[in-house]
Amino acid sequence: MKRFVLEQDKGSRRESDYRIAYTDLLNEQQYDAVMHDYGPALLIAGAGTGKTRTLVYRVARLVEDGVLPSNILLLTFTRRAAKEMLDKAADVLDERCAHVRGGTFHHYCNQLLHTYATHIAYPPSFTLLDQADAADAIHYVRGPLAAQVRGKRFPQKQTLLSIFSSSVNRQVPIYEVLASEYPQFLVHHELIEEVQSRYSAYKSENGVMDFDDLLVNSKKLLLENEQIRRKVACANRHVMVDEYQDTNALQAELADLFSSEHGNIMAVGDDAQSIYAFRGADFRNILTFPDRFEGCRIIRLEENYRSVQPILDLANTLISKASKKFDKKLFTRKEGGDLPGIVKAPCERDQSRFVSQMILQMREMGLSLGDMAVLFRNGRDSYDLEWELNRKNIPFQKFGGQKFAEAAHIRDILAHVKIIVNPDDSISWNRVLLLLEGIGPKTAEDLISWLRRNKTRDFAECGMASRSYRKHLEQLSLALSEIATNRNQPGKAIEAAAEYYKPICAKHFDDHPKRLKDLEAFSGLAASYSNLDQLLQELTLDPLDATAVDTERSVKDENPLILSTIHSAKGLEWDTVFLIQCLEGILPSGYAVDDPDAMDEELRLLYVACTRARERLFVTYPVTKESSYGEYFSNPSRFLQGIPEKVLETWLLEEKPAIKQISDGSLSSDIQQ
DNA sequence: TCCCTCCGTCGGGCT
DNA sequence: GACGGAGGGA
Repeated sequence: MKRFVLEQDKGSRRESDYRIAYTDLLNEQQYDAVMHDYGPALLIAGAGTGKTRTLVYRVARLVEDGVLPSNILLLTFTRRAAKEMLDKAADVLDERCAHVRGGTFHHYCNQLLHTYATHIAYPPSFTLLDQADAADAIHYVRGPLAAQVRGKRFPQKQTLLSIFSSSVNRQVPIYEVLASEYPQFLVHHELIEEVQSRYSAYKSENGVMDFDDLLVNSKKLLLENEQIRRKVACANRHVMVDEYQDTNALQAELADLFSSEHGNIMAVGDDAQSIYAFRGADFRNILTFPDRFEGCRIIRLEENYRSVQPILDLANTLISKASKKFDKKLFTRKEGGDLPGIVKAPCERDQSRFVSQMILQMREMGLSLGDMAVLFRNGRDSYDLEWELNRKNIPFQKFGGQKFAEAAHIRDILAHVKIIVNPDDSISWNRVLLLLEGIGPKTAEDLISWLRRNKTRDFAECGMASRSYRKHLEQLSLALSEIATNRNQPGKAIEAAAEYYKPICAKHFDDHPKRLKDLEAFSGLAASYSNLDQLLQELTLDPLDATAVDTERSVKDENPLILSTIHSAKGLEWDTVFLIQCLEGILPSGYAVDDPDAMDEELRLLYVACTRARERLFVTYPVTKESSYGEYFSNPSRFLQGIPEKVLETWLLEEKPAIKQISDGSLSSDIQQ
């Protein structure tokens, strides 16, 4: 075979030929990155240095230069991030940019595998397991093995999943994961490996994949099928990987494969903002990127355009405490700005009162709720505040924490849908059958193996005619066929499932009125998808945040306040940021204290949180905490100690007297929330 | 075999 | 607060 390499007709292009005036809009380094053409490049972009802007203009520039949008691949950390960037690119240039392919590694791999599923011995209709589904499947195969263990603890389903995931994403054997992260389970390493191989067997027998399989199988597909690799890689003339510091070894290999024909890969990220080690990411990946590619160009963005200097001073102070040093100092030409405040509240209630009252005050001053955010380490750290915001009628949307599809009633409905899309999915069958009165684990198992043997989803002839649950099975069959006939009208399908599920829901949950409302919202939402398969895939890869599906959104025309975990706030920014629950044991997490690397990551989390703020930053913590044992004293995060007052200003909360004595002796109460 | 209750243990961030 | 294992009655 002969190959002819086509030259690019660039070079002759002059600045004035472009529709966009890149030189006026970008600083020197940003411009360099935007104009970078061929070969590998690494863009190190500190917090707020215009990384998104650079990517947006690079997409526009490539399109202006005649690269087909479908030949550009933009891998980002969330689907939302990709969509925002491509929309902006469409704004600055034209609609063509909206056709650039963008999404997460998992999305792209999912599409790839659905196209080429048969090459890895999967049906093209394979379904995805989200974290909870995967845990359920592990639970199922774990049972008989865990029973062999007497006395000593055997890891639980969720822990097993983390162990497997860690092994896959870091590309190290189970034994090593156990030795470094779960030494207490080292004694069981053979059994644990056995669980893993049974779990893998379960997945291929049932035609399902978990998140990690999407990556693993894509790698396998591309490595074992040279023709497919070439076809895929040829289509990726330019690959850009955002948040590269949070990719793991497997994702890095995939990125290399995706760009393996043209070799035009641009990695973008910031080692100081790496916060996904728990998912196998290693910030050293980004630092060694140039070593993997000869002639790699390195471009650094250092000037911050986001935050006022006092906020950057705090961020710089914090990151300098890391045990592994980052050669990084953020600076800005933005003038002025208030000192970030540290607010010590007597208890969590008072912390919530402070945050909500401050928010109301700022709203009265004309600031928009949508320009403020409250950040926290764990999804549950905002419960108390959410309660207070509801009480004060402050609309908010929460990112992170419980997802819509994780709620038990939604998972029940989804299980019915899953067995329509993939009749081999035993876990979903199990879930569906256990809902029926009179059916327990044993009966469900018998029924499922009967279904498998007879390759059907109809129970009419299963020989249960005399059993008490016969009636229930008949109703289930009816409901399933109703869902199946509406496979291409997900709205109707979900409605049918919900209709069938209503009495079950009422029996299982005390709070069924609220849950029934969720089901209504769900069918409305499902109507926007073209079929059930698509609905399931999108819902798994892009889980909806629980508050996004709130049926009773009160104020329509006002952007809500944002509550978010720090992890979910990655890449976003607001005028005002509150960072709550900055407590020892929470940030840093109690699990991290014995591990210097993990502690550094906690510190980077704090760094990420602080650098989200443009104008105002409040760090708050309560001095007492409630738990099941009662009230106890809590300590502020060790990261906040010893920071000079000129960098982080202390705020004191004072109670306004609730009742004032008026001269005539009558009482007037000053309403305090 | 199902289903309820009790009790000890563990607990997180995301696709 | 949720899960998993154990024990009891139906």
